Amino acid sequence: MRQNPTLKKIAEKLSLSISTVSRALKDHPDISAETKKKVNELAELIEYDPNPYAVNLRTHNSKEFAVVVPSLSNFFYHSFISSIEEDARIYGYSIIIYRSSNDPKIELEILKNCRHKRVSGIFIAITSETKEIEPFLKLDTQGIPVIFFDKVPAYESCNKICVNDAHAATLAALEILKKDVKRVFGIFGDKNMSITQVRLPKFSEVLLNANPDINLETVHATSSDEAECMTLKALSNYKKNDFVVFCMSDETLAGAMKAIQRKGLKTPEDIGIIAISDGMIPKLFYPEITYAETSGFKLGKLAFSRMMKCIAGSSFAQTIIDQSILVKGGSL
Amino acid sequence: MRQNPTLKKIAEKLSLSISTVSRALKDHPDISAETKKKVNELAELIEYDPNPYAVNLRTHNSKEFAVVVPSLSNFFYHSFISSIEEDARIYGYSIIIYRSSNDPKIELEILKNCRHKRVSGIFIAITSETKEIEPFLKLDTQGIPVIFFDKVPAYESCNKICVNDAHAATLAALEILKKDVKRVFGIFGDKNMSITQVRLPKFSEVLLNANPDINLETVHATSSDEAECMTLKALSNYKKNDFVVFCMSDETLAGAMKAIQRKGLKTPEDIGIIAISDGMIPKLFYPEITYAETSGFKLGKLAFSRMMKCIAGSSFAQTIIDQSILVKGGSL
DNA sequence: CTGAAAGCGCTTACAG
DNA sequence: CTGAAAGCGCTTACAG
Repeated sequence: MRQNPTLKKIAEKLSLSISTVSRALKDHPDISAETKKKVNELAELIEYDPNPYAVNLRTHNSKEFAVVVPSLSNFFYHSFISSIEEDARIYGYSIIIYRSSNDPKIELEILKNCRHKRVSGIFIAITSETKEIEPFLKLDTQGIPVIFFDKVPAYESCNKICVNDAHAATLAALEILKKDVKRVFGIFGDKNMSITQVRLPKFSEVLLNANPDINLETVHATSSDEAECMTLKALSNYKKNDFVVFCMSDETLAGAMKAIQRKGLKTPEDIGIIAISDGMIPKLFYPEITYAETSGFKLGKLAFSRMMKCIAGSSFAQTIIDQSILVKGGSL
Repeated sequence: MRQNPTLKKIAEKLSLSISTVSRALKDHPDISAETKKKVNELAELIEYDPNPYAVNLRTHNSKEFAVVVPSLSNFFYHSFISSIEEDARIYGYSIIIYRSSNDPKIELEILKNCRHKRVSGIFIAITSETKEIEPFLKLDTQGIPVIFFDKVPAYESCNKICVNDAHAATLAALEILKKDVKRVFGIFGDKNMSITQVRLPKFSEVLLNANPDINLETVHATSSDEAECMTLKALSNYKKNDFVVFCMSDETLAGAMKAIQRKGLKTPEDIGIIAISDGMIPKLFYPEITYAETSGFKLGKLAFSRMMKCIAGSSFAQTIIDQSILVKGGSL
């Protein structure tokens, strides 16, 4: 393994001290223009780059951000990661990916790992089972900013970036109300998930307050397959054009669409459908599915910019809510 | 920022030397059982964990793998990353994600970054424009194993893990031949992509060798939207049940399905469709789309195990080909 | 069985 | 404007 160029090597070749070379490279005002030029030229030539481990040992700045998510097979998190990666490149940070598998024990281990690696900051969507948030707060006090996103804890005083679940649910409900609909079938995710706990009551509230006569049936599905089964069951007493399906997530949407296709129904003629989604799955169908957007990409941008402020020393905690927008397809 | 526990702290509390503590912690045979016990207990108590930067500075082992892909909005790469992440956890490695945006310049920069970070190894799917592979080989000689996957260079002597494109194309062609079909519309990706250059000729060869009377039309689409347009055009002189669409990728499949839905056609009654895919998109439709599987997950497992062998000292290069299997849906 | 010492490659107060 | 020196936290030959 060829040795990488070091400060020492440059210093020797130029008959300077290591300190001077180090300073020249960081454009320290003490160093003469001439020396700087010499040093930089040689550094360029031999492709010098500081050993990040040595730098970190001194400065405690790893230039690495961790992104922790419950699952990697999720379109929303992908856009988030993609978005963060984009910004990180620009600022010279790397992104380390961790998956908690929705297991608080693994999550805790990951946190420990992040601490030992002295990452510069953590972006995390917590598991639906996470109860204790002390470990997260502890990291914050140790100088590792923690930005919660999407799945965030209830605790007030921490940095949270979330989609406006209530707003998204409201947009979807209002869109449904524009149609003359008697029956709404709402498919929601796991009861334990914080997003379910916001989206379900808000959706019901908006819908039923505006029109108490609507026959609203809600179910909880923990997988696409389950959502498909439940939709099929609901469709057993189907009446043409009298029925709207609402899906609170891509996962439930995938299941519902499978059931609708299985029954040979067409949207929007035979049945209406609307979802809350990041947008990938809605665009696979024709007509495209109308959805209230929760954009992982936008959330990533917001989270990253909040992170940079924390790194720069902003100490107060802040909750940032990304408003949702309605993207019209032709499915309703 | 609270100070992390160090060897020094343990040594002081126990009135031992740092060397002894270090050895005790790694179960060195020289150290007495009694001392080991004392040290380990205290280490446990104060949650000692070695500073990875200090360790790396000495040992040059970062325990980090880099994964470099052209794009992060790609289901295949997600499964690959997910698969690698799973194994990495077990072995105590972290995964750093890089996206080249299919730009060889960015790719080169990433490579440089990996070298400076002294990552333990690199998994990379190169860009379709990558011409020079010397930089990759150089890393290998510097002791950083490089495992190419999916998009691999033509150069012989390097570690490559790929799906068997020829095999997948063959499986799809054979499946089409089972039906009595006159007309096949094949949608392929960018001409520059290595996978296109294998899948297209093989598919044509198998199909036409078996049945020269088949009217095979092939097109290249660089996006879903383009694939949709091209499919719509092909469908303009559509005759019921006389037509099979073959899509070489998820991207083209998404476009083709959009066109088929737009025309109000049903699979397989009105039109047959078959693809090469990782499996996510085919399963969104009913009937599910028949596809020759190229599994990012399986590829990840193979790549990781090859990586561990390289780390362990295996120096010869090896090309591993993952065979494809046909997953039957009902779309053909 | 244990310890003193050198060194990994850098940064930065201190001195001149 | 430049340099000698200490130190970040660890590992490991060397000595006893």
